[in-house]
Amino acid sequence: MVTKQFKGSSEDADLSRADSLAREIFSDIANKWALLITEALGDRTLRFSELRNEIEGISHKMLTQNLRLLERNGLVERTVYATVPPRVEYTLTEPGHALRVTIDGLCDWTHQYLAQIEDSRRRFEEA
Amino acid sequence: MVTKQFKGSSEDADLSRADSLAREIFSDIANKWALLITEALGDRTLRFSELRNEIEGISHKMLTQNLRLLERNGLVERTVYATVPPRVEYTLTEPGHALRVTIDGLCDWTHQYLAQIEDSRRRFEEA
DNA sequence: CGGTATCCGGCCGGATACTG
DNA sequence: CAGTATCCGGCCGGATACCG
Repeated sequence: MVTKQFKGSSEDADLSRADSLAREIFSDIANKWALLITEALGDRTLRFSELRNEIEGISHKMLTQNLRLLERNGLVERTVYATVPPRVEYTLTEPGHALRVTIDGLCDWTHQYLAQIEDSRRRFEEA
Repeated sequence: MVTKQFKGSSEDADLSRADSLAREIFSDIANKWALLITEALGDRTLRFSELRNEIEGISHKMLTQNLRLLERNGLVERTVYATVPPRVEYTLTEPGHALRVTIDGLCDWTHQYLAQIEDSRRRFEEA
C-alpha cells in the first residue's frame, strides 16, 4: 500500500517514515516522462541524443531533468566519455530493469484495452 | 512501445493513429493520482469520502478530476444513489482491475527497492 | 554533443464558496 | 455528501542563449 502514509498503530514511527518515503518514490516514478525514458532504454545503452529521438515529444529540458531524477534514485547509470565532442551514455541498473518489467505490463495493458477505452470515451462524451 | 508515436513504414496511417492514442492513454494513466486511486479501490467499492480518507493528501478537486478521468476511460464505474444526502459509489471495471494488477507490481517494486533507493539518493547528494 | 541558466506564459492544483 | 465554479499563487515546462 502506498496510498496511506500512516497505517496501523501510530506509535511505530519507523513504519510511517518508510511509508512516506514509499510515497515520495512512487511520486517520482509515477510520472509520464520517467516511465517513458525507462521503457525507451530497455536493455539498450543509449546516448542523450538517441533518447531524445527515441521519445516522441520530449524536450531537452524534460529529458535532462528526468534523467537526473532516475540517476538520483539509482535506476539509471550515467557514463561520461571525456572525448570531444562529449559522449554520454545511459543504461538501466538492476532496479531499473526490475521497474521496466512492470512498465512493460503497463504498455501491454494500454494496447490490450485500446479499442475498449476508445469506445468508453465515445460513450462518455454523450452526457 | 509507447515511446515512439510513429514506427515502421509511414504508409500505414492507422498504426500511427493507434500509437498516438496509446500515448494519450498512457499519459492519462501514468499520473500519480490516477494510479493511487486505482490502487486504493482495489476490489472494494468505496464512496467519494471514503476514497478521500483512504488516499493521503489528495484534495477534493484532484479526486473528482481524476475520478472523471478514470470514468471516461472506462476504468471506474460510478453509481449514484438518489438518496438524501446523496451517496456515490466507485468501483473498478474489468479493465480497471487489469490495470490494478500492474500497479500492484509498481507498489511491490517500490517497497522492494526502498532501502536501495534511499542509499542511492544519499550517495547522489555527494557531488 | 550534452548540460546549465534564465526567462516567462500557461495550467496545475489548493482554498473557498455555493448548489442539489 | 458529492459536485461545480471561481479565484489565483506557484511551478511546470518550452524556448533561447551560452559554456565545456
